[in-house]
Formats: sequence, C-alpha cells, structure tokens
Amino acid sequence: MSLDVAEFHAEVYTIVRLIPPCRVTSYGHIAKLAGMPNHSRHVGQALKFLPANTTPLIPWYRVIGASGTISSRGPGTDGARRQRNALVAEGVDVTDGRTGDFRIDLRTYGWFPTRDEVRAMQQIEAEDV
DNA sequence: ACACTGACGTTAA
DNA sequence: GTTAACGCCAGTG
Repeated sequence: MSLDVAEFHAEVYTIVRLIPPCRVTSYGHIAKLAGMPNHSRHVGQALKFLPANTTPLIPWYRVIGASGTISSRGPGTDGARRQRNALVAEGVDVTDGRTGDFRIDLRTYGWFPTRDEVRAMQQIEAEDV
C-alpha cells in the first residue's frame, strides 16, 4: 500500500489542529502520531504547503524542532520571526539564543501525547460538533 | 541513475 | 551547554 501525499498532509493537519493553546510539539512527534516515524522532514513540507489563512485555523506555529528551537527558513525569510511572534502572543515564553535562534522550553510547553490519547481527542471533537 | 535539497532527529565528540 | 556527522525520505533538476 503506497502512501498518498495528500493523505499524509491531511493526517498532519488533523493532528496539528489538536495541539492545545500555549503548547508546542515537534515535527518528529507529529510524524510518529501519523504513523510515519521517519518522515519528520515531510511534516515540515506539509506545513510549508499550507496557505496563509485556513478554515478551520491550523496552528502551524505550535510545531517546532525536537531540540526546542524554531526552525530557520533560511536567511532573508521572516517565517521564523512570525512564528515566534505568534507564540509570544499566545503567552509562550520564547528566549532569544546567541546566534539569533528562538528557543522554547519543552519541559514547560511541550505536548507529546500518545496515539491513543490523540484518538480520544479526535473522538471528543467529533462529539462536540 | 545521480546528486542535492530540506520548516528534521539522533548520536558522538 | 555546543557543534558535526550521519541517517532519513520524497522532490527536483
């Protein structure tokens, strides 16, 4: 069974929507929750593919690297800075590293549920509607 | 087929 | 605490 890219992206989006406010998780953890533990890079690819304004809103800015740093989009881009602003606006404490990188304390803000917990959350979402 | 890239992760030093 | 070297895998040229 081959994996459809669109299907993977959709799976990523449904999981990212479940991240609570003021919490962050990593690309790799999203990949695990989607059942693709070695596709962390493609989680980033899925988020990059995301349009600016989505309905429902997908909190892409709550996804950071496993080391607790906001991934750089390369020099000359402002994506990382916008991500930091979005997190700060939510009340997340973002510290500025020496080399201009942005760090978040995962022990405080990290959100790393199991697949079962995510399934339970999806069940609750379905009931709420 | 080949080399290189990327919003990544783990490990070693 | 840090950086460097791999491993990873779908796209791209």
